[in-house]
Amino acid sequence: MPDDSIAIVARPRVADVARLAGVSAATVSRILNGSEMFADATRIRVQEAARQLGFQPDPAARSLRRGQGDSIALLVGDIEQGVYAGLTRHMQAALEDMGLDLLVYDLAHQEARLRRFLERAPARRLRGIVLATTDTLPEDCIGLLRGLMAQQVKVIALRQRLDQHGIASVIQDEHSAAKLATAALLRKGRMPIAFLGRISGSLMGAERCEGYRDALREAGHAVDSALIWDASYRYRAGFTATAEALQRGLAFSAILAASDELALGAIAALQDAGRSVPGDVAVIGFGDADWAAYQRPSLTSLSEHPAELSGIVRGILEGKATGLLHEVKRHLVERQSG
Amino acid sequence: MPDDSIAIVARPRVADVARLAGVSAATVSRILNGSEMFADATRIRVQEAARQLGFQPDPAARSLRRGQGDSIALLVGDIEQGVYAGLTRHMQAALEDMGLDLLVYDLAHQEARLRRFLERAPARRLRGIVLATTDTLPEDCIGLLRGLMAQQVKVIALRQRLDQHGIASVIQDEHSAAKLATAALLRKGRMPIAFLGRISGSLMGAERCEGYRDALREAGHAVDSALIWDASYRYRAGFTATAEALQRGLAFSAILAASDELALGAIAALQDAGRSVPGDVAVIGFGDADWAAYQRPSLTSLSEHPAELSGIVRGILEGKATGLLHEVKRHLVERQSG
DNA sequence: TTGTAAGCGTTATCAA
DNA sequence: TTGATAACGCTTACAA
Repeated sequence: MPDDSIAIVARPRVADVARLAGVSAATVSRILNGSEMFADATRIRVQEAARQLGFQPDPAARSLRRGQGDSIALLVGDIEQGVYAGLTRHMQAALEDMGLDLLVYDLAHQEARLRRFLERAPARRLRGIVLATTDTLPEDCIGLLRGLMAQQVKVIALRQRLDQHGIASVIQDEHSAAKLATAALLRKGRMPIAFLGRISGSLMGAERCEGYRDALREAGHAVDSALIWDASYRYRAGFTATAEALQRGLAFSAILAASDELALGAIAALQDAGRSVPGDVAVIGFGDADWAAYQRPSLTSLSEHPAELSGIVRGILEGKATGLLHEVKRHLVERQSG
Repeated sequence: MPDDSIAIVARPRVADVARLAGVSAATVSRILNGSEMFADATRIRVQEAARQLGFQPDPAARSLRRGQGDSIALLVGDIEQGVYAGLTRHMQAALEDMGLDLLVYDLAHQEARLRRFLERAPARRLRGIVLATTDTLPEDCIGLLRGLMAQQVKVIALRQRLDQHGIASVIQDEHSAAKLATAALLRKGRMPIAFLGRISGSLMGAERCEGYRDALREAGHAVDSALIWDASYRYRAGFTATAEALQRGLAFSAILAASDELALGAIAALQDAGRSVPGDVAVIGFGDADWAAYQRPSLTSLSEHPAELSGIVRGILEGKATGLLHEVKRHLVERQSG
């Protein structure tokens, strides 16, 4: 029979370690924080005592005294979108390496949630804030971010350019990626090509749309505004926009969708209407979701680089990466759909 | 030209509020923490002063003094699985209502990551830990969890039964859900039916498999172990297991998959082999992923209840829900695939 | 190279 | 009903 009683064991403090090692608390603190100027004998005695007691410094006490904590807040546009979930995973791994905690905050694409977070943020002694959303920010939120920077909080924008506001930004090259995909479709003789994605309310979306337009123009084609469908992120939006276009009798032989979710919705609408993919209509998405390869037809998509983005964020937090703007290149992952 | 200078404004402390209201710091603290026994005039003066200064208590100082913080850690099996992302979103909403912070920790299905977290957890002054994974836990981790409970940390298991260890558990009825789905397939004349899912290493998987077996037995069918495919969670596993089964020439007219991801992989393998879904083979998944309705064929799946689960967790944290085991019912969401 | 003591901001105890 | 004071655990000036 297992022993079900649990002793409440008081956690060791610096004082306990100090007593065991026969030194003062100050010495323990200094040695455990990596101070070099100590006799080897002392250092070893302290480290051994800490190990033996299983001492772990109390983060609350430490951050109260130091005036700064050990956590980074990651604000994501929508944790249920694969892109943000992947980013969360990679950011967590990168920060863990640095000994930092990750506080994930799901914005659910709501301005009110961002504002709420930013209002409560100053009290939290955050080391940094990584804002990962493509939604355009209201002025007051940018002001709050700058206010936090003034309190020594490192602010980094991910997937959105805020460098014009003095905020370090890490982005992927949406414009050239969209151009790349559009050109690939044109090379395969696809025309007309529709653009499906969020344009208003997302700087990134607008950039993608611009890449699409530029590719068409450079190939000598006119841009037909009836083939530019402004839709939000999720499956339903892709489905609805495509279904409506079909109902209106619009002609197109390819769709460039601004996310894999939108692309999936679009493909469903096409198939429901009896159009084959990629036979009648080719479809390309953005984000290279992990399910893209297991769709039938499998989904051609523009690559996403969460590991690289996280690495750059890490560099900025460590003070190694300089400069306000960092860009990662996307490439085309070709599969069946386009 | 906008003013780019940022003033470093010191955040107000209780002392500042006290000075402005003409009372002591202790009074401010008590009133702001909801103490009733004060003259209305004082209360109003203090609240007004706090509002005016935009006072927000420092969580580090507070948790140092109180011995307990305001955050809950949510440990998820894999943040990139839709089920856990959805759970994260709902948990965050529920905890926010309670004024608690959410610390998300992605286990990536690795025991080492869980152990690492649990070892560092005691120092963090967590209010609670919600462990959301179906992976079976090693003994030492359960010991660590019980040790945390002894330190007044509320521990709640989600999607896994740990009530036999005295840990409050919130689960969905996997056994009857699997039985329900299997019975539905049988009613439609589907036989033989294969089971695809993680069995070893997941108590939940084993329960689902048992539900499948029971449904077959109750209908008077023998259980063919060659049709039980032990595979992990992701798309690839579903694809591979199904492709191998087809290659071996196994006969089956339906697959009950333990997750929507596995189901998608299975459908891809079936279609690649020229089998139609649901014509030749019906497929049912678990989790009712948001993309399930936008697949073609759209995916029949067993419902998932993140909002209800989060609500129960909230109840437990608030001390309203009693009992060690809480169960939410799943139902069958019927679509094209099965 | 090491120790003493002060202080981070809050809340709880005790006294009035 | 309110105030003074100590204490939470740690780090860092200042002293030695």
